[in-house]
Amino acid sequence: MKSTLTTLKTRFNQALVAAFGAELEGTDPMLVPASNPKFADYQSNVAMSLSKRLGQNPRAIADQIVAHLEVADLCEPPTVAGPGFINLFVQPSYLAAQLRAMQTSDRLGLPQAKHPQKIIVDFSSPNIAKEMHVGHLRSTIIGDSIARVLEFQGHDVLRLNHVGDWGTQFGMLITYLREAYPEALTTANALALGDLTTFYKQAKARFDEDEDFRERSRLEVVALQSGNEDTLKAWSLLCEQSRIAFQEIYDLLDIRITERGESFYNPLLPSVVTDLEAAGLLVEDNGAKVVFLEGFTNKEGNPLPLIVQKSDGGYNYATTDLAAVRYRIQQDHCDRIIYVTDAGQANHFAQVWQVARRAGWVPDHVELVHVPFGVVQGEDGKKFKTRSGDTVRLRDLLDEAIARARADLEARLKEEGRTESEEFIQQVSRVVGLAAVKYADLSQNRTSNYIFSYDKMLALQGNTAPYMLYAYVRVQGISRKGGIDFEHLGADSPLVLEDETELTLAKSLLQFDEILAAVEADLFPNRLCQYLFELSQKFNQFYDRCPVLQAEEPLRTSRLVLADLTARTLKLGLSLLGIPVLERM
RNA sequence: GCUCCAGUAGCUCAGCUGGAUAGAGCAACUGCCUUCUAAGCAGUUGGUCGCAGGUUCGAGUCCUGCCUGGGGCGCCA
Repeated sequence: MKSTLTTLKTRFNQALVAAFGAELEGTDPMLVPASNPKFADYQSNVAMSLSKRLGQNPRAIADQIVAHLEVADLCEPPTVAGPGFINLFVQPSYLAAQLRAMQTSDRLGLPQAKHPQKIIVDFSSPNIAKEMHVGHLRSTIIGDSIARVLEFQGHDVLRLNHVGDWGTQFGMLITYLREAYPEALTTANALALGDLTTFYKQAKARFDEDEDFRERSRLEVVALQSGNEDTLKAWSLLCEQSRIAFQEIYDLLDIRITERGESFYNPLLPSVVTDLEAAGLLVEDNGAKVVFLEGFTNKEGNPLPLIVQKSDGGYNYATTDLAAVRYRIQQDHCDRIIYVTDAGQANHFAQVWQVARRAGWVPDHVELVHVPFGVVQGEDGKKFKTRSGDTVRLRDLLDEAIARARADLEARLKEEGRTESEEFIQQVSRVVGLAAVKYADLSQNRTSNYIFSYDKMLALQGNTAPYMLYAYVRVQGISRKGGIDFEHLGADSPLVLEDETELTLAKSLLQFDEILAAVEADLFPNRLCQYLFELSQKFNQFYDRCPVLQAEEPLRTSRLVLADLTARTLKLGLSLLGIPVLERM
């Protein structure tokens, strides 16, 4: 199924060449959905932009384009308005044909990527021996959604969990493990750390209070780096415990991710340094091996170094990230590497990538993308914390959302005199609660900070997950009431688009492809949210104005098709946000 | 000191390569359930787009300076 926008762009290009000659070949027709539906469905702003180049006034240019524009099969006759806007309304018959194509397609007529890429989405990335907390929420949810969109578009996506499973803190943790759980290293499956946060805090407390403990910790770091078997075993026990805890969260959120932690790159670190040296980039500075950066200065105004090997011979996260970039390009053969991390790491990535580029590791076709996001704040605008000032555990946050969704649901059931099974209540609370958390996060432009509010995300009205889930439920309600089998709706029955709300809904349904293309390119899931919210609004307007089951044929079947397409679009769109739908709620 | 991001309605936020009277949601107020779940729909009220210049036929959007908030800045990740 061909996108309307794509078709129109082609026609505009032909008209531009026909009107002004071959030198306008390839000119962007500046075709966008109209700023106001009263004016048009689509508008082209190209006439204004060509004014200077062609030395004519924009209205005259617009008139000439329109004279050469062949769109009679899709649109009403184009009109020129204002300073030179070319306005297009699509025809109901065209809409009907497109909807039909959508109806009979198993992916709603949405195109796959013409050139599928190998793409890594690096997201979530918690630290071993620490619990996932609110700081991991956005990366996990946004990264998953981006991966889902790219997968749906047909790209080969590798979801990578770059967990923090290496570093000096393991000396402390392993030392504490030996001290507090000595049996863990000798007895199989003897370890059950339970609360990892507590374990970490206790280890830290011991480290801070005891000089002898600190010394043993330092020795453990050396033992770990030199591959001491016993120490590695302790390390892997800690990793395994953490994995179990992480997996519970990922299961709850329905997120798939492949672990490839920092330790994976350990064997590659020495060659990072030697390669940089061979490339002539490496400089020794105060005993450390560094690459001086271009465009980054320190407090004195001198070039800032990127340290790739510390003066004690150890490596740091810049080295690991360099090794990762190189590996992902050379071994994974990636075309696009997407890092979903907080905005605070923007400098770090800019620095690492600069060095990788200067080392010649990044071919021109490879795109390195940082997908930054703002911090999660409480309703007071400060960093989101528990009442006692602790970091909010992700598990607690999700449980709280589910509990609140349940309280809402139970209050409603009581109010409406409904009785539902415990299983139903659990299922709905869980889906609504988690959907609310995900949607609230995804629906904001990720670059700004995010004020976390249970009350707002779980609100039963407005731009929230429950609103959209409810729109979907309404369609399923129609199908239940009328005993409708959406799979076998009369494909021969004509689509009738007469009511304003039917037309508006139809147009909205056909714009899904444009939104997906935008998200694929710009990696802003909030645009998908915005679209789904508007689609839901348009459906609710349609639902309010147009009776479906009571309508006469062929209107009845036509409206059923519209309802079904809306539901399928919502289901697919929400699934790309990592949100499942409900049949009833 | 340098640097990155943000500043749009009372609150939370959209605003896509600059384009027509700046949009939602919440909150407030008014209507609409004998009809597919009213978790809905229709409507009213509400904005010097941080400030000041500049570029442009046209600026919330681009440039410069300033103010405010948040982050980052050599051996943590």
